[in-house]
Amino acid sequence: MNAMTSRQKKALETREKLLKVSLDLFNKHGFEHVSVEQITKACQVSKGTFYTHFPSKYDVILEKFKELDSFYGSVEKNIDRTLPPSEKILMLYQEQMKYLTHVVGKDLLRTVYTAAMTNQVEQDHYLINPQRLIFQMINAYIEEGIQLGEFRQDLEVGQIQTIIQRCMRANVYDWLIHNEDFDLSAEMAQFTAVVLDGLKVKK
Amino acid sequence: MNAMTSRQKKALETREKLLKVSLDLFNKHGFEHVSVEQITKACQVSKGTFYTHFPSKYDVILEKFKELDSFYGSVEKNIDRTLPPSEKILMLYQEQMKYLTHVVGKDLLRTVYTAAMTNQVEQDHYLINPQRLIFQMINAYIEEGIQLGEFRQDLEVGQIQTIIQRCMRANVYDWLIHNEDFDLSAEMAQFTAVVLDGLKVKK
DNA sequence: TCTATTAATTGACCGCAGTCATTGACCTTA
DNA sequence: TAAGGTCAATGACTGCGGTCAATTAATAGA
Repeated sequence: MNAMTSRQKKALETREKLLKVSLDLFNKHGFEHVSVEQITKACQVSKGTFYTHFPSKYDVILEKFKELDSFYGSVEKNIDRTLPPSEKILMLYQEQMKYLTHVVGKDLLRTVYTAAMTNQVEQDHYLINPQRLIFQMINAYIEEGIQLGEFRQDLEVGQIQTIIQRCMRANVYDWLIHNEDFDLSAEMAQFTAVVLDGLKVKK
Repeated sequence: MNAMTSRQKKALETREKLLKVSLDLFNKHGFEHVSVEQITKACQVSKGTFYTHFPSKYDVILEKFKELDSFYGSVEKNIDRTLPPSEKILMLYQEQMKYLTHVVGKDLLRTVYTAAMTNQVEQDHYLINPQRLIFQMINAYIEEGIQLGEFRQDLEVGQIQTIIQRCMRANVYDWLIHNEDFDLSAEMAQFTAVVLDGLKVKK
């Protein structure tokens, strides 16, 4: 079943070493300033080996970025169930922005946002893959919001979700193109508050 | 005054030829599939010459993109002055999106949005340069909207402007990362309507 | 145990963006 | 008009991401 031949074990070790060393070097010197040869030299393997384990230099990043989704699960538990859905969404984004700022970092996120535009072969990018946990969570909050009469009923759940997620990306993108003085969490809070306001039922 | 030595004239001719041929080739084969050597061969100059006239392959695109600003001026004249400011903003964006979709195109715009993230040397990217005409225009509409009591007064003009422009970029970015079935004008209209709603005074 | 198959690994190689020391035509000025 | 300076133009060169035919070693089957 889970039996692994020694060959597979070796291969997995190589892969994991490449992954770890890559991310370390990216963190230390920045994605653009680390070459694949540097990585493979540090791992004492050949350049070609890197490409048997990863389709491209960028895909190493994506692996890290995908961890974000397991992070969402842990956030959800800490959100007070009695809050109005719009507040829950705000809180979820607050945590996400902290994670992006402090764990993922501008440099790596930039490569993800760049690749989303560039690597358009066949399918859409992971960034907008509806399978992602974050999409399910936001969806649930929106449905709750509609049922409780907090959100407008003239828009589909899917439409509202698209708007909210697009706002999130908007703030991240603007964070990435501004050089300094841009507090992602703060900007996100203000921005999202306004948009959620536009989505709420008029009092 | 405007006198040009024959040398300068020659240089300008070279530059203009490079510009035109570049854009033609980009249009025909896509930015990524055109090499600088192809361009310079078609112009019968050396590779180095390209780089005396443009800092990078990408900067050719930026030149084209900047024409967008002169386009705004012509749009403004066609907007009914008696419309509420929020409608004016909507109309301005409608025209802009048409221009981006049909004149600039996805491929070239993608390079602009990519470069905005990558080429962060010294200063912020042209995309968010407050000198741009579009910023002045939006600002004027917002001020008008505040004075007429259409927009909230608890936010600064600058804050509102940031939000609105960020929404615009959000839609463009999402257009760029979606493969198909994305009508930029339509998406922008729906999205902006919701956000403007959040910016309006509660009735 | 010997052989055929499979799969990880290798590194020379390609194409391309961008660099830079050198050249020489043109321009200035004395 | 001759000397010195300027600057557009050149193309060989560098560095990097990515490819691929060949190599090597583990594994499955006889």
